[in-house]
Amino acid sequence: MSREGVVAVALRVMREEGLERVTMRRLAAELDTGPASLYVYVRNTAELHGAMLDELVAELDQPAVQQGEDWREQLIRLLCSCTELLFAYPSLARSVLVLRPSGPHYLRLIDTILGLLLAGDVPIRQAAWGVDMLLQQAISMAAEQGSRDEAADAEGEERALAVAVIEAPSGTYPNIAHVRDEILSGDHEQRMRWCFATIIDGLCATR
Amino acid sequence: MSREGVVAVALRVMREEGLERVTMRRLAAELDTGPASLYVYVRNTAELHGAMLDELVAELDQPAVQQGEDWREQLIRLLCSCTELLFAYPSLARSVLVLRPSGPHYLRLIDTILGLLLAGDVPIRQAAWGVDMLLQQAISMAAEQGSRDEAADAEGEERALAVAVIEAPSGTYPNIAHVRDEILSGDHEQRMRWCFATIIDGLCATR
DNA sequence: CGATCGTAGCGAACATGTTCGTTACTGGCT
DNA sequence: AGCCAGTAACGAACATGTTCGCTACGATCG
Repeated sequence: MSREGVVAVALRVMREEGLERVTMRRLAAELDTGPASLYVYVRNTAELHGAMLDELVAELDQPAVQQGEDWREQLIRLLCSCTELLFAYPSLARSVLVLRPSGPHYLRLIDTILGLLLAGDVPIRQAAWGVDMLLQQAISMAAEQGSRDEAADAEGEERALAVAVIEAPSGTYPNIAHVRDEILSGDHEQRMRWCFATIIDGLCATR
Repeated sequence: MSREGVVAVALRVMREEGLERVTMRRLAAELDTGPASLYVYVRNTAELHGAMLDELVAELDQPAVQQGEDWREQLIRLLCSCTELLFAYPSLARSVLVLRPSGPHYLRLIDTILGLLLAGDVPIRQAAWGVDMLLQQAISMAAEQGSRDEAADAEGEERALAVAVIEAPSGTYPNIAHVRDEILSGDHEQRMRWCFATIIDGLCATR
């Protein structure tokens, strides 16, 4: 019984039954103990989720920076694979969104992204500040897109914005009405790549 | 007793004692009833928070798009005021981060931002997709920065990343070590403006 | 060798979000 | 008038996260 053990059980339960079933009591039962015992290894649920993410990120293969290849394409590929990794567990993405993960594998990810940006001659400060934006964007996209096809009970919740946008009267919200067709266009693959590319463009732009 | 009434009480309690105190039971007690009664007007806590945000956004003054003025500066100012509005209630920002707000005032905000982007000749699709990024960024910055000086109990939680970054051994994470000084530099005012400017640059970039 | 202290471990408890089943009431339909 | 359907309202209940206080034990120090 250790922190690693708790996280491992948590991951297993999540893979089998979803994050919703990963409760302290459930984990405790799985480990033949009471809920309070888990707090020795994990400060709270948020930290547990962070640890779970870190373990997931570990499975991500991060190819070493290839000097010859196009760094932009490499970076976008990496970010896309992050997002897709979280697509399978949208509720974990939502949970991690309000976190600032700091596990070793997550740090490795940050380091790799930084390396790619620096390889692209992005100025140091812009690179440093940009990593956060890129990762936040990746997690955020997983949280949004993934929850779309998740549990049927939440279908009307986040889609409320989409509905509101579609029904927005052109008198009150002229601009929304004007872009109505564009705002919901594109599949997530396209939007994902576009979002990352946009931020990277912004980071490269010499203002 | 109505939805507006519930939201009003919730806002008052939040202003006086913080969002943590805004519990269903507390609101119910404030309205001399039981917790279950609130669910007639509000689907769940998330929706309540969304409604609270919408009310806050209503207080934001959104100047009509001034054709003559610099649209970029106007847009950045607007986004900054959004972020600062949420600075006072970081936990609300965190809660809203996983939401897709869709209240009337929030739609108005979206419409205004869209107007500014279109006024800047940003292509329609880029504008439509960009609004989300900008608002997500605004809320996210409030959630992160604001929680820094919030309740003292959470001090070590989100700062864990900062600590990890500072202590990152340069052997394992060379790039992090390389940008260490830059990654924590700048006050939130600077970073805020920089983030928005970066995204806008990306939206303008003709790729 | 003995005392002390920090920590694992745990049972019970508390506050919270949410749901269920039930009651009262009000509007409209026959 | 009589009936019905939808809704406000609510009390009780359940599952959850988290904390408190207690026990046991092992290491560390006098």
